[in-house]
Amino acid sequence: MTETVPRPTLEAVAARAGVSRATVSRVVNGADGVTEPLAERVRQAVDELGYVPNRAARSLVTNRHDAIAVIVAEPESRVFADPFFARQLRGISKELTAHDNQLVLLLTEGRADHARVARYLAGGHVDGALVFSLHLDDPLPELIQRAGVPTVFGGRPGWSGGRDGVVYVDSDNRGGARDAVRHLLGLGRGRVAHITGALDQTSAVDRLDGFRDAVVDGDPRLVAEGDFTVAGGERAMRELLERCPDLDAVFAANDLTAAGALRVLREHGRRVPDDVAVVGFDDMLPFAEQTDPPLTTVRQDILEMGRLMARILLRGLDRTVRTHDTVGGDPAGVILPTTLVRRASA
Amino acid sequence: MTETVPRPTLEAVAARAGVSRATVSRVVNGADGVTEPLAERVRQAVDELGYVPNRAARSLVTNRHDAIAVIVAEPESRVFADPFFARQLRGISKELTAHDNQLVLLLTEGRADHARVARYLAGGHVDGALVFSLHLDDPLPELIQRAGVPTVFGGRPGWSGGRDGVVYVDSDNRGGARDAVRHLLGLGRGRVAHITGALDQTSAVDRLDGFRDAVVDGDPRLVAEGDFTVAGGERAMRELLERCPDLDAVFAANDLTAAGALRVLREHGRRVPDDVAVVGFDDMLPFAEQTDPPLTTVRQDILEMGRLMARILLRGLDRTVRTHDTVGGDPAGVILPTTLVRRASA
DNA sequence: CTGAAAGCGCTAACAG
DNA sequence: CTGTTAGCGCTTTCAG
Repeated sequence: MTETVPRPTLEAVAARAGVSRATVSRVVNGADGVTEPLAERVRQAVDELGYVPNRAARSLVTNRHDAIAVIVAEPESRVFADPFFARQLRGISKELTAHDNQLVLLLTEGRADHARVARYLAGGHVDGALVFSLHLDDPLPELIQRAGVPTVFGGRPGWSGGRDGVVYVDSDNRGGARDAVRHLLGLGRGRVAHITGALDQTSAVDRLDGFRDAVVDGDPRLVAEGDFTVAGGERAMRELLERCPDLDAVFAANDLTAAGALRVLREHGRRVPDDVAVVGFDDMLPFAEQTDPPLTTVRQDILEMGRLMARILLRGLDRTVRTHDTVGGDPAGVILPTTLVRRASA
Repeated sequence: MTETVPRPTLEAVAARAGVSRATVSRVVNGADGVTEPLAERVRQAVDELGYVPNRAARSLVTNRHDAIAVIVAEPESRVFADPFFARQLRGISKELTAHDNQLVLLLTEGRADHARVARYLAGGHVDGALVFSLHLDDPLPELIQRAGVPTVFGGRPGWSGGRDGVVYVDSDNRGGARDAVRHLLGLGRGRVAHITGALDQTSAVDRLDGFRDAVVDGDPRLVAEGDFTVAGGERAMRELLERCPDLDAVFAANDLTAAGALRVLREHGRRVPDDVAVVGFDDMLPFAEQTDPPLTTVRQDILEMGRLMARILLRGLDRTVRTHDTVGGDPAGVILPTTLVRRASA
């Protein structure tokens, strides 16, 4: 393999079709103003030669790259233990592919990489960026924002209280949490506890807020801090049981946490949902269906989140080109609805 | 943000440094043959202007893109439930970054995407490809191979019995399995069972082979088929216990499977390792440390695998440029060693 | 509606 | 050792 056969150029196609390069270019780019018979001849030549436009040459003149950077700023641990990120990525990939954009993946591990990313972005190698910033104190998002590249964030960035021009897509964590707790309340539960997620992430904070929306003036002892893991859920559940043996429901910040809670409840001989009702968050499949009992939980559409991030960014780019407006002019946050999925645990 | 300030060109740097474009180009590309004082002046100009080379322009003339495609052909399920892939990606990313190459991620979901990937590759937008083909019958690898793009595979591809020019990096699954089982044998266990992984993946097949290397002429009833999941491990363990109540050791195809086995053994009142010794595979952390008891397992260096894949590819590309040789000329498979990590379960 | 020509920013001979 | 020059393949005015 590989003696790298030189690929056909516009020139070649033009020659074959008996037209000029300009005409071929027009046809290839779907510009109108070419008579059908000619266009057809060109298309045929393209097919016969297997012509594929040279992106570099095109970029050079258009100053667009049709490439989007996806930046993941995580010390590995969470992002990847986490099937969510994968789904989101898939959603992003789908959308970018549909619009013929490349997905350039940038993984960072710490401050050392920040400079590199900033440089890369400033280098103008991509048309825009999609950024996952899971932690409240992550400095990267600010840097990126300053690099002047159109950007959409995944999840509400913690560092900007809705600052100008910060565009993000997120699930309705607060609303979902509220619904979950109200569901518990509607079941007649009067002592609803909450195990939080890692509170350095906005999603955890928002879910806690949602919990508080639903149980105003709740007993503060009914809230225990978790960290989105099974182990964290177990720990918190033990705490809660000790502090408030009379609790009759638990809203866990995610399904893993709920699974931990479930296990501890069983250990303590509490029956779910009879004695204690449990609701999770995420609807992480197949996991959520396989707990014992199957988990009632709040579903978020992760794939769609990714897709939407990409779509919003791409749309913003088009606008930029046409009107010299920026993505910043868009509505800041897009919040996707969640739905409560009832199973056996509550 | 964004009124897109035109970025400085070589020309600009040249003007500022009072030299020609060629000289700047030389300095920027680290070519030698520029006197130090001049070079220094150029570097300074570069800094002051914040010059970053325009990749498109460079590609156009060099016909290199400094971009590598990472192709993941998986229906999502496994790849991402799986922290491995993430680590490998990280390893790849590190290596590519170190050599200033872009990581272009291509996710595929089925036949529909194959054509797209093939077209993309044939389009010559990347210099090489890194491919994860986990299933024996995946047609994608062949397609890719045919696209004529230098490629390195992650994991032994099932479809090619060491066919010419197929370069891959893999862990020593067979050797690791053999070591694990020998360890069990060395502990004096005489009835060693094996729970396989999903046998449509070469890693599972290789581990099974390793098992058989160690226990020649073993009782076939001591092998049960799993699927790399906890649930699969539970199921298989139950089967084994029923078929061979006298077993005194289990080698599980991975840590998740081992965890499932552990749980079932406990259910059945078998003590680990006293009654039954258990060894896993992967050393998936922190998981493997947190089972009860902590798992003795075979460690593979996943990050290094990724890194090596990238390194081999990149090295091959250099060679291609210099000698018109291809990656295909390399030794076909690179196998990374595994190490047995002793914990409490065996 | 189509073609000719200029030029995007860079590298790589080739001269000097 | 440094500068001059000629494109790489494409889009895009501008004429015709």
